[in-house]
Amino acid sequence: MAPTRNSKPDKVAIICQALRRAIIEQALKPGTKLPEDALGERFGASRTIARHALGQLAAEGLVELRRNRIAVVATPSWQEARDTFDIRIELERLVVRQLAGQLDAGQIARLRAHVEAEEGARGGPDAVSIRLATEFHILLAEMTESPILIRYVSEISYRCCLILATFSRPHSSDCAISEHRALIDALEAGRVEEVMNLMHHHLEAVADRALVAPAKPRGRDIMDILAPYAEPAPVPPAGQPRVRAIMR
Amino acid sequence: MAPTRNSKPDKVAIICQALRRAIIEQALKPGTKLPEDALGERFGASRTIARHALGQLAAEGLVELRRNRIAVVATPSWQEARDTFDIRIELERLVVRQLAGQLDAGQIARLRAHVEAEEGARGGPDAVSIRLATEFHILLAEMTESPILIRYVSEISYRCCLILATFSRPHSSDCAISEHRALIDALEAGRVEEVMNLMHHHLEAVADRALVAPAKPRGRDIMDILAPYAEPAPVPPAGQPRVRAIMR
DNA sequence: CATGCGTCAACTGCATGCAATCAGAATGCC
DNA sequence: GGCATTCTGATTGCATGCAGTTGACGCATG
Repeated sequence: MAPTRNSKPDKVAIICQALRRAIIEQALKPGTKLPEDALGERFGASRTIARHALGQLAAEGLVELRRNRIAVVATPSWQEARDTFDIRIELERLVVRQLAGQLDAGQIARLRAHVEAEEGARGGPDAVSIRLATEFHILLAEMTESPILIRYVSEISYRCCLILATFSRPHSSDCAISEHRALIDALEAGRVEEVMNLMHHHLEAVADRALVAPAKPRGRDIMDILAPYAEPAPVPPAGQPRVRAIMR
Repeated sequence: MAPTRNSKPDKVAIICQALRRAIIEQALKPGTKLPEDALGERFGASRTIARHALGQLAAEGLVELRRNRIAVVATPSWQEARDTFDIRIELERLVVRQLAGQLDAGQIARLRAHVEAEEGARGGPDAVSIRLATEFHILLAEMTESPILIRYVSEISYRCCLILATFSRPHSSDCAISEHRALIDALEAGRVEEVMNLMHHHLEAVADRALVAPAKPRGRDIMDILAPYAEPAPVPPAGQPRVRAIMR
C-alpha cells in the first residue's frame, strides 16, 4: 500500500492523492505555490510526472494552472463557493435518494462506525474533523456503486473543503455529527423524502456556517475587495449585494 | 476560439478539444484505440503532450486509461449511462433555475439563433445534429457564468454524446429542436417551475430515446452481453432487468 | 524616497531517449 | 488439428535536456 501496491499504482496517482489529502487537511492553503520541480523532488519523481499530476488536480478544480506560471492551490471566489454548494446539494440528494432503504446492515454499521470516528476526533485538530466529515459523504457516495456519482461527489466534496479553508472561521463540527447520525437513521428507515430533505438542510447548514457574508471575511486578495468599487456602474456597495443577478 | 487564441493556447488543450469534438461527432467511436505516438504525430506534438491530453480526457471520463495498455475511447455501461442522465437532469435543472427570467434580449437571441442552426442541420449528418444539440445545452450553462456549473454540464454533456454513440440507434432530433424552443420561451417568460420541468422532461426524453433497452443493442463487447447470464441468481433475462438494487 | 528599467535566476513548455511491459505472431508439442 | 510457449515488435512509464517566458532583485534616476 505504501510505495507499491500490487505492481505499480502509478506515480501520478500517488502524487495526486497526497496533494488531495494535503489540501483537504489544509496543510496546503489556497494560493500556495506548487512548483513542478519541488513536487517531483519531494515525491521522488521527475518534473514530468509532477506536471501530469498537477494537470489532473487542475481538472478536478483543486489547483489553478496559469500558463508559464507556477501552479497554485485554487482559491475559489465567494460566488463559486455558493454555486459549488448548490451543485453539491443536488448531487448528494441524488445519493441519498438512491440509498434510502437500500443499505444492508453491514453498510449501516460502517456508516455508524465512521460517525463514531468523527465523534472521537472532536477534541483533535480541525483538519481531521473536516477530513472525516468529508469522507463520510464520500463513503455514502461509494455505496451507490455509481462510478460517475462517486467521482462527482468526491470531487465536489474536496472542493468544498477548499472552500471551508478559504472562508470558514474556526469551524464547529458538533452539529455536523448529529446531522450525520440523523441521515443514517433516515436512510435505514428508508424514508426517501425525509432523507433528501435532511441532506439538503445539512449541506445548506454547512454552507451557511462557511459562507455567512458574501464579502471575504479576511483581506486575502485586495483585488477582490476592490472589485465592486471598480464597477463602471456607480452603485454604492451597501447591503446584501445580490450576487448573481448583475454582479456576475 | 480558433486554433490560436492570443499567442499560445497550449498544445495539450488543442489536442483535448480536437479529441472531444471527434468523440462527440462520433468520428471516434467507443472502444477506439488512441495510441500516444499516433496522436502526437497527428497533432505535431510529442508523445508527452499527447499523453497529458489523454490524462485530461480520462479525468473527464471520455477515455479509459489502463496501465501499460493503449488508451481507448470510453464505453459507458448501460447503468452508467442511466446514472449519467440522472445527474445531468439535476445539473441542468439548476442551470435553468438560475437563468429563468434573467436573460437579456441578446442572450435570448443567441439561443434562438442556435436553434435555427439546429433546424438548418436537420438534413445533414447525425453527427452535426448531435453536436449542435449538445452545444445548445452548453451554451445555456455558459450563460450562468458559473465556472463550476459550466464545467460539469459540459463534461456530462460530452459523456452523454458518448452514451448516444454507444446505445442510440439512428437518432431523430426533430423533437429535441421543438423542446429547445419551448425551453427558450419558458426561460424568457421567467417561469421557473415550468422551465425546470421542461428541462427535466426534455432530458428524460433524450435518455429514453437512447436507452430504450438495458441490453446493448449491438454486440460491441461480448462480455457485457453475457453479463446478465453469468449472474448467480437464475433470473431469466426478460423484461426490465433492474440493474441496480432497485434501479435509481 | 518613490519610481522606472535592465539583468538574471527560476520556472515552465516541450521533445527526446531508454528501460519495462504487453499483444500478437510464429513456433513447438501433444 | 488443437493448445501451450516463446519470441519480437509495438507501446507505455518515466527521466532528462534544452529553449522560451516570467517574476524579482538591484540599480539608476527624478
